[in-house]
Amino acid sequence: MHRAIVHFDGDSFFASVEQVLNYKLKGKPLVTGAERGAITSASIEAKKMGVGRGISLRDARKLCPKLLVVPSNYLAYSIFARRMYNIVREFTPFVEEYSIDECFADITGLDKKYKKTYEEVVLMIKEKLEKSLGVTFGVGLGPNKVLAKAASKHRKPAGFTSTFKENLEEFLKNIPVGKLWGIGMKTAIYLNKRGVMTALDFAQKNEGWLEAHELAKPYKEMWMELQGYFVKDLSIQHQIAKSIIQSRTFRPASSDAKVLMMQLSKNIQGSCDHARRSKLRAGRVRFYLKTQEFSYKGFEIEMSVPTATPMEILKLVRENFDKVYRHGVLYRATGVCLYSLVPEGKVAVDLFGESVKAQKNVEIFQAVDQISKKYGQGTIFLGSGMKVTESGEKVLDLPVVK
DNA sequence: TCTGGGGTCCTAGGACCC
DNA sequence: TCTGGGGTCCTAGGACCC
Repeated sequence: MHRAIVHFDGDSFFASVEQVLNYKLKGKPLVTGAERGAITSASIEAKKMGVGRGISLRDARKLCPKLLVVPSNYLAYSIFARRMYNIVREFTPFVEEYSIDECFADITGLDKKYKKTYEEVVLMIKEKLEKSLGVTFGVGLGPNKVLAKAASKHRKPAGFTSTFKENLEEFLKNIPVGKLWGIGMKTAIYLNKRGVMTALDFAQKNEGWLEAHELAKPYKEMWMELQGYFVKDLSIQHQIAKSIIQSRTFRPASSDAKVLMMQLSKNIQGSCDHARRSKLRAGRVRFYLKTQEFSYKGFEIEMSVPTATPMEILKLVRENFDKVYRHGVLYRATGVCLYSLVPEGKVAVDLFGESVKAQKNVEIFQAVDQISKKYGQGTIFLGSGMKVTESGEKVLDLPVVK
């Protein structure tokens, strides 16, 4: 028996949530992203006028002089996302929280339970979502995630496509291979060069062709699913984060080791803040520099005891900085990634007192977190987060508040 | 597209071992 | 040691996603 997998995709999700929360925005061309000066989401009305992600705010205003621009409110969007997952979970426990505006659900067997067709079941869930949230959804139904996801894009906004009912060849023929979930620009170019232009072209290749072209596992899985097999499982259990990253681009680009260390120090603080808020400790830390040419060079450090305290990490990053830094190379960004994350209660005690030392630092940073809570984040900085002026004086490098 | 930020997954190839 | 072959483990980085 085949499976029935659904993909729900909120239409213009961020902008739609803004319109639900503020009736004055309803029906108007609107974009979010004011805080960074770029569009993160455009309302359906704005999209109709050609405004969307990837165009500048200036061009957007030219296209649409009445455009409203609001800052992003991720807390609100994540609350709506949670409501979305929970509504779908009223119908099935098998829900994958794929992203802030999307989820997959396995509804296999619900046709019998409700004595309806799968299409009717999906429309019932869709209606409940739209009524409860005030946001419309593009919805796709199919035998697996790849086809369900392709289907949800098919009739946006507010549309529903069931690949069980479509002429599959016709459906796949109209999807450029690069638009498939999991095929990015590199692979699209690679495939196009070999005459594979559409999803159908790809689906119709045989296994020998895939092997001859050394396509890796994810592409093979996608190829299987285009033919209707169920390969990619839903990940339904709410898993803890595998990594916490903080990276920041700075202008102008710099090759000054001091500037880079200062940026890394901020990345360390930010990622550690995040980890402590999530009650996680990192067993490994990687730091990296990103060059002007968009290549990365990083170094990984294993912690003797999992930690989320910036001082320990900063020390290790400093010690290993020269392993990645090349004199005279221009860098545009730095980043720090914490992984091998473990819940804070589960940090093993070692024999040499490292845990005891680490615990002291934890206490210090708990105090810091308290102060941050009370007086706002960034009240306390590590000394290395300060800027060294030309005269050698240390000053706080505060974020610019507009 | 002159390119932000936070994530996941996969794999080539080096390190290490017998 | 100048010299095989094979297996496993791991990490740095690539590709992709929203």
